[in-house]
Order: sequence, then C-alpha cells, then structure tokens
Amino acid sequence: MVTLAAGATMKLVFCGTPAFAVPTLSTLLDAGFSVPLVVTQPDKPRGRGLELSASPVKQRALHLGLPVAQPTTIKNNEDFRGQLVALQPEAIIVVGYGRIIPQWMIDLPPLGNINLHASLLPKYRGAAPIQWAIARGEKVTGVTTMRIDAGLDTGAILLQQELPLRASDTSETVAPRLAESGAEMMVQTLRELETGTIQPRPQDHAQATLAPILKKEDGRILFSWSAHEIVNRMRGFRPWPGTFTTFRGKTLNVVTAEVVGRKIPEGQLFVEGDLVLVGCGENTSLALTEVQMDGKKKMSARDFVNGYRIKSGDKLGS
RNA sequence: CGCGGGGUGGAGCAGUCUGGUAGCUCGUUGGGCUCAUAACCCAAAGGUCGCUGGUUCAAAUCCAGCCCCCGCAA
Repeated sequence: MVTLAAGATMKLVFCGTPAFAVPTLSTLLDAGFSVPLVVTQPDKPRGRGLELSASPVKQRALHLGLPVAQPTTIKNNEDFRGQLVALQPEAIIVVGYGRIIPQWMIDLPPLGNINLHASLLPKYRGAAPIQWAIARGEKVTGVTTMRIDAGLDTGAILLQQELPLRASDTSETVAPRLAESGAEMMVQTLRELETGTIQPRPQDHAQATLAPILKKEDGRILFSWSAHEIVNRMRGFRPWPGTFTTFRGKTLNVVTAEVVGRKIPEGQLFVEGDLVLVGCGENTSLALTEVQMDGKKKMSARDFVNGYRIKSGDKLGS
C-alpha cells in the first residue's frame, strides 16, 4: 500500500475511459489525492441493439460521487478549457483516455500531464500495447509513467516497472495486473514529482515500436505464419478481436490451440483421434482446442469434428 | 426500430425450402474380442424437436407472437 506524504492533498484532473484506467482512479483517491473532475469519452452505443452505455471510468466515477465531464471536442472547447483552468489542477492524469491531449491542456498544470502507459516505452507506443506485446511473443512487458508531450506516447519517462509474461498469459490476464501495478506506480510518480526526487528520462526514439489500435481484421489468421506466431496472437488478441479464419464460408473463431511440431499443408486439417491439427508455416501446426463457429457458442475441437463431420484434408481459410 | 446466425435425446450437428414412422458423429450403459486398451465389434437406454396460439386429416417442418443464446457493428 502506498501512502501519500503527510499533509499533502494534491489536486488532480483524471482523464480515462477503459477498465484499465479504473484502478488508477480508485488508488489515487485511496492515497488521498483530490480529484474534483473526471474526464471520460462520451457515452456511445454499444452491444446488441446499440444501447447507449457509459465508459468503465464514468461508471466508477459516478459510483464514487465524482463530477464527470464528457467533452466531444477538446482542442477548441472554451467551456471545457475554462472549467479546467478554474480548477487549477496541479497535474492532469491521463490513462487510456483515447483522445489527443491539446497543447493548452499540456501547458495548464504545473506538474504537467502524466500518462500511464501499459508497456515499457519506447516499445509499443499506441492504443493497444498489452495486446501487441503478447502477440509479438514478448517475455516481459510492463507499465510506464511519462510526461505527455505533443507526440504519440513520446514524452519523457518518469517511472517504469516490468512484468514478466507467462506462456499462459493472455491480454485478459495481464491487463488487470498491469492496471494494478500501474495505479500504484502513478501514486509514487506523483509523490516523487512533488518532492522533486524524480528524474525525467527522454525516450530513445530509435528503439520505438508501435502498437496501433486493433481492428477486426488484425485477428484474421494466415496459415503461412508459424504456429508460434498464431498462438501468440491468440493470446494477445483475446477477447477481442480474437483470431479467426473461415470454414465453409463462415467465420470460425479459433479460441485456443497449441503448437505442434508437425508438417501439414498450410490451412489443411488433419484429424487423428481427439487431435485436430491444422497446418501452419515453418513446418509447424496447430492442435485446435476450442473453436467457435459464427452464430454458435464456443465448443471443443472434439465437438467441432463430431458435429461438422470434419475429415482430414478439409481446409480452413476458405 | 442497426445487420445477421441459432435453439432437435448428455455434447456437437443434419432434417425445415418441396408437412406424413426422429437421423448422424460422439458420449453413456450392458455384452463381446484382446495380454491389454482411450482401439475394434454387437446391443440398449435416452427426445414435450425453446414457449404459446393458428392453419391442416397430419406440423421439427407452414403462419403469428413471445423467451433465450451467439456473431458483426460500435
């Protein structure tokens, strides 16, 4: 548990949207920081039926009784700007807000705009750092606090913490852990910024890599990839966009699978007992474990074979 | 009124268009074969075909309404 220096009640504005940002908001409050305003993205239609729904951060903020602002524009929004200026925050905290922070906002608070990013910057700059780190087969990822500047996740690094990745980890298992450790680290970052004991460290831009926001198509499997690469994407892109291919004209989501060192023609199925293999690149293949047909529930590979009469030689990807 | 798929013995599916004895691959149970087996052979049990109403001599199948599940999109 992190504690704030006695007597200090730093005033913050918190900008965030997804579930990843929620622990930071809660932890800051628990640590005694004052958050007179929470900024989050406007409610959007989500889910079947496209019903309007509030962001996870908004839901938590309302639960905590905090004022919420949901500006549709920021850069030239005089009302919003006036609101922030009037609050005179000492720092603005940004965690997965999902908007470009305009210069006037960067210049506003004396301690700057502090961002929590879910990677070891300068690696994996962008909107989907957790997913891409896993999809690229990284053994270690982490969280970074940094001072926001005009670029995309290019600001000076304040604190960083590593988190080892296990072979069984997926985005679903890693994100909460990073969110928790990042929340604690944000508290520590602010304390050290306040006492001046932190040394901002410029990023080595030559080492930068990108983690662009995911699109559905990022989940499409190419069986020319090695099974290792496909499994890594499977882990990283879970639960969305998932990893999928097509089977008999419909989308087939490959939920879980294991790497097998066996040569089978790419995209071709091979059934042997309870094993359902599909050929991949570099003389590897995938042993399917769980799949989901379009419009159906997730099922075991065994059920898939029994129900759909899968035979060796059937092909995926068409 | 965002688009689309689906609900059939324990599981996954076919059958629905062209109404007329409930099917397939598994699983389960019993038996057989075998040194043995998750393998093979034989047999059996197990289903109000999501719910309600309608049409019909007859509805899983056609019509209307409702419930539930899933994918896309966001």
